[in-house]
Amino acid sequence: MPELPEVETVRSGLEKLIVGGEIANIRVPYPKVIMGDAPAFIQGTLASQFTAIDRRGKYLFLRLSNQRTIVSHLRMEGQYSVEPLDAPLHKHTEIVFELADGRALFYNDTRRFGRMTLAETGLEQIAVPTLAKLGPEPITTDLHLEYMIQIFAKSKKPVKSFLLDQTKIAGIGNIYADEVLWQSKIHPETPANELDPSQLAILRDSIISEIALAIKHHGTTVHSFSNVFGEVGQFQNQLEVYGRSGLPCLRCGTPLVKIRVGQRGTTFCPKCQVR
DNA sequence: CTTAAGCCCTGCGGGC
DNA sequence: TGCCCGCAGGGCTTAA
Repeated sequence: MPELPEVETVRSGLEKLIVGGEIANIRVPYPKVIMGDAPAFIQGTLASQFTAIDRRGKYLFLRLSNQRTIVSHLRMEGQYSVEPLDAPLHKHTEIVFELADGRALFYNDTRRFGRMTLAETGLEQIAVPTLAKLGPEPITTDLHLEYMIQIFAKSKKPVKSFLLDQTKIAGIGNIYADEVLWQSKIHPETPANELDPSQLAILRDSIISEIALAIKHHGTTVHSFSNVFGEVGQFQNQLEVYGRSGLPCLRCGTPLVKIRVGQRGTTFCPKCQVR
């Protein structure tokens, strides 16, 4: 499931492969992938070139030479692949951007949850209002401790759910939320406003370093995630709690426990992570 | 304003 | 072998 590190991995792959490519034709085997008017999307992208690929939180921005931007969210299992023009569609290929150089950019999505839409570059938040509400990126220069102290104090939500709220911090999903709470020795059901500044400092450091480390390892492959080159990530080998329910805690040996917090599967160590 | 629940989708694994 | 059911989950929508 693509979280920020996986989306960043896709971003850098697309940057290497398709920037400079010109969209000669578009096929849309699954029109629902396009939010809004599909014909307008096609008309607004045809004959333009990809000029850059950016990212904000879990959103991708495919910049076009006509001052428009394709805003793409992979949700659970969306992936891009670059194929020869005559390559057969995958079982779940939803849109094909045929390039003038004889290649094609496929967007494939097993669960069909992902969506894309066309926006005016610089005005993406009009097409996707959520973008205007996204919290800071989990990097040292954007995610300040003072900010965390301020926002955590205002919520009684379980800290696990709080971390998944993209309006508070952008880019964290279920896997990395469990990982950083384990690293910080914080129980996932602890109300956000019960964490003291020293705990928030530890949590902040953990979030920032974990996300950076996962990007360095090209993300986590749990189900189908792969980058544009069809390569899987490496970070799943370094996960310390996610998917390890029943296995011994890597710190204390206590079997890890899986519970549900805010409708989400949550794995933690009942001994290390105390409320 | 907040938080909670339902929904979208498909593949997979468990139970029988 | 095969069918059915429940689970997985990000974010949007609707409800409380």
